Amino acid sequence: MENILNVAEIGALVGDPARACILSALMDGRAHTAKELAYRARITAQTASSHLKLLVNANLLSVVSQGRHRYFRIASPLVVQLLETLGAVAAIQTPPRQRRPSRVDTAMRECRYCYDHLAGWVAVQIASSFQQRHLVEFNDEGGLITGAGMAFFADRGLENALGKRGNRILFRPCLDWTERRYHIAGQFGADLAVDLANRGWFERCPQSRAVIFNAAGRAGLKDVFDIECEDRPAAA
Amino acid sequence: MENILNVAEIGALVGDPARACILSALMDGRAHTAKELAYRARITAQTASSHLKLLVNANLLSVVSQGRHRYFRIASPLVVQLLETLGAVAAIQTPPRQRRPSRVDTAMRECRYCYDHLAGWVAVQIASSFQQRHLVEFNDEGGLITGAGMAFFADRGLENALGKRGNRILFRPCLDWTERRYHIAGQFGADLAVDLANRGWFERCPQSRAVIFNAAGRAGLKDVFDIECEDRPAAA
DNA sequence: CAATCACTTCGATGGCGATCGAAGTATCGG
DNA sequence: CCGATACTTCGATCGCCATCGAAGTGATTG
Repeated sequence: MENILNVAEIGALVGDPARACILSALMDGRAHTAKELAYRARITAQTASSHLKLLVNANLLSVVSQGRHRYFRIASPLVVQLLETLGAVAAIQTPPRQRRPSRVDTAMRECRYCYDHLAGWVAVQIASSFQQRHLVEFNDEGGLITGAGMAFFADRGLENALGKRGNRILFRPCLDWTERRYHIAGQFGADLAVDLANRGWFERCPQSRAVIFNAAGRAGLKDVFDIECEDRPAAA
Repeated sequence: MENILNVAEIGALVGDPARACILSALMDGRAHTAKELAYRARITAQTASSHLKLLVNANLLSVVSQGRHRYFRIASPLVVQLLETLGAVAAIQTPPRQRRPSRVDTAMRECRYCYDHLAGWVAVQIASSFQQRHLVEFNDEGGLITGAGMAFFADRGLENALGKRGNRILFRPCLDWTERRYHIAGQFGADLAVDLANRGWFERCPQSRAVIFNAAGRAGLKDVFDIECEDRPAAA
């Protein structure tokens, strides 16, 4: 049972707070420099360098050198899935928090990038709206786009996302650790996020995974996708 | 960003070799006593006790006391998914092994329990056979049973597994770390394993997750499900 | 070429946690 | 009751690793 040791090794890698912080920062889907990641994890550049070396050696991160910068990014979708699952387990394990959320926390809960797709309250609203209208079906095991959904999304300029696959379009539901409900992940989730971004409906916070929908975005969700999400309940 | 620390905590818990060994042993889906888990992890009862305390406190394991025994089991399907994903990441990260597999390794690769469903070569054969015959569809994002599959499985006494759900039957594909291909996990995978077990088609190894299909099982896979898996290629 | 910047390597330190022996607490069998 | 068993708690030890200062490499700028 050689494999157990490898499992433990991966666990230990994500088990250090500094490394977890680095990985979390990279979950915004962008590539970051070593210095920036050191700042995010509140450690010195030397320490970050050793951590990043370990993560790259374990194939959790990939790196490209550009001049005197080295840009790190998450190496594979499997790593994204691992971090998502870890977050879900950690959220379940944590008793519901009574702490007053900070401003950035509030934005993060509202909407954020989860590597390549959107997460947070808005993403959950989108998913449940699609589900209620039988455009998609999903439970905690998987999800797919229905026939009605295919027509609906094709009408709205997403035929590229739909057409480039041979089989039925399945997607992965991702348990949101802030909402404890599912949103749409996987390839379709990524395509959807790209589409909404191309429409200019939201802005990304520069140093954060948080995303802020602007007025056009709010209106667009209503007009194009018939999703109403103005009545955000106050954070508990 | 409180959540990062919780993620790191979970990672650190599965990051210790002894604890990873305990969790792996519990992935057979059964409940085990503290002493047995200590033996599996090659540590003393005292050390195991402290590890188990941590795992229970973190809600990764649940425990029931029965007389002077305490039976531990995995607390939630989310933990199963976490360990599966960790195994997949660890398998990708590991270069293909040239090590000669031991006897128990060979049995494990052939077929084993992955908590509540079957994994290993046989499980991959079953899944790909179903997929080829368009009884199920799946990719790395999700899976579902087709209309033809519904009829097929209902004909073979699996209507209980099929009937008890309202919506379409989606299942979770699980990347097999020995075969690096997908097999059927989730609720349907569990139902399928129960069905094959009830038919008496395989025996479970007493101290292992390994499963050995007997002659009736081999024949049954052929006769009932039209799955041919005699020609197991020699292990590399 | 000199200065600066991004990053790495080296070396030393310090702390945390995994481990086990010994002792303590429950439970079962007779 | 007594001994045996399953398990826990306590305490001490020991090794590993995260951290950072200092120094080194390589790239960019002026």
